[in-house]
Amino acid sequence: MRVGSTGVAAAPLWEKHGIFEMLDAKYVIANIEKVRRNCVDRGVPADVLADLDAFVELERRRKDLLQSVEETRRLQNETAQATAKEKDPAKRSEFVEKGKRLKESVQNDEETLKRVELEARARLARIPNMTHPDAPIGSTEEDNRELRKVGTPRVFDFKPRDHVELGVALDLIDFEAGGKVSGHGFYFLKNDAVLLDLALQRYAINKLIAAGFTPIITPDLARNSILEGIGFNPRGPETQIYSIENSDLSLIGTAEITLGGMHADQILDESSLPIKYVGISHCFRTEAGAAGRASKGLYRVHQFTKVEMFAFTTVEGSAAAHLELLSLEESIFQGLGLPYRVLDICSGDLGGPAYRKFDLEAWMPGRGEGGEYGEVTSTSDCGDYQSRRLNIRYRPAGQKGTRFVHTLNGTAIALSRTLIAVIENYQREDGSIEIPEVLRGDMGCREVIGVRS
RNA sequence: GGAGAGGUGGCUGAGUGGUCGAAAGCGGCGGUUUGCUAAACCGCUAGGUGGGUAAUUCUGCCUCGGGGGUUCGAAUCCCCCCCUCUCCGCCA
Repeated sequence: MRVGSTGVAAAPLWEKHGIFEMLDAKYVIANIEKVRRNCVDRGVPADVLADLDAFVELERRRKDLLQSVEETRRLQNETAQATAKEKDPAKRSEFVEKGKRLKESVQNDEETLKRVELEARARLARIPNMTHPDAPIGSTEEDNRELRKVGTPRVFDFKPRDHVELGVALDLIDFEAGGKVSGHGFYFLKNDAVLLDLALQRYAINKLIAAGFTPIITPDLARNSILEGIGFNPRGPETQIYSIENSDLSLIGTAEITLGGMHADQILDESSLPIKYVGISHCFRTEAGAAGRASKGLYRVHQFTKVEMFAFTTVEGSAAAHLELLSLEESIFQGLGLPYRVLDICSGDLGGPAYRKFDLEAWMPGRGEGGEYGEVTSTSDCGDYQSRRLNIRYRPAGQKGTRFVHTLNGTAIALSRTLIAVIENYQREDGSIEIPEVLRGDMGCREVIGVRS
């Protein structure tokens, strides 16, 4: 099916890949070549690719070992039970001796099994999700497919300023103080920027509550095990995550982490699905390796506030939910009157957990020479990749057993970047900023953020 | 931060070394009875993972907050961690 401007044909995972097997060890082994090709498409590090064959071999060994260990355990159980029933002391001590011998005989195998298991799992955990068949294959930004443009970038009859210039002039943003107090990449919002920030949050939240989402304010810190389950690497040289010294906590990079973690280790009722949350949190990113790249202003910062959507769905429900998240994002930016384009993100840019990802890029007049689109939202269908790691299942009605839920996330409003778009698109020649109509109610019914004297 | 008490199946809750993956109750599902509903009665009712079978089914292993240990044998004893509750202190 083709992607068109009227919508996206998102074939459900279970039709393409066979139901729960995706990135289950069994799936990987049965489809090793497919997985290998996908890893190449996704541009995984060379060692992950090289480890695929090692993984298959480890799994084979694990199975052999497991079988023999289980057989010995069976004998041990049998012996222990026989001991319990035996009243004659002499016979009883015979059983005890037998039990001792069995116990010693498996020790080696059990240790080896544990080691093999850990090695296999470590390799499996680094394999990225499979990729939606309609997602473009490629590795650079140019390989992302533009699905549509909505709204027309405004033509200015004066030279538009960027948000840094505007924000400083109106005393809305203080980068200097941010640098002094917290370092480069931090900032203070002041005056009407604070109200604008809050108004944008209210705007997004209201809209999503109306769409059936449950509002949540999440913790800004999470356990590393939750980070890992969602697919983030809390430690390591290229990590984007700040970790808290002497603890297993990290500052979250997005509420996706905490919202997704909320139902870890649970079996949900099918009737409760889809669960749709809209969460507010602060987001912290080290931006390691991003030095010098679009580092000016609010675009790439170490801390920002984000209103985030998160959904838990049935296997069959995720494709439609993904489109719903995308359409809500679009509706939010249409409501703000901001021109944007929609991108179908290419395989190499999907990261680990996403099966498919759409980005919204809003028009930012102050960006580059004469304006550019800049990423403001992103929505991912992660299939069962996260739920498998976090152990989130549901019980399908009328069937026995459980299945992994599907998880999806999407930005409603990332405050820093949306502020850029609002400030730059709504600027007037005198340096004042018109307030988007939908925000005026929360801004004292004013129409303009004025020039300060 | 200090002191204490706990974490058992969908829920309540028994179980302090062996026929316990686990009493009982509630809830849920199925059935009998009934003009209908209710009541009563009977039965079923944790998850994961592996093996045999065409299949109803049969069967192994793991799991009583998590991890480690003692033991022939652990829900039960020991150690570490997490979480919850009560009291004290501190605090927005």
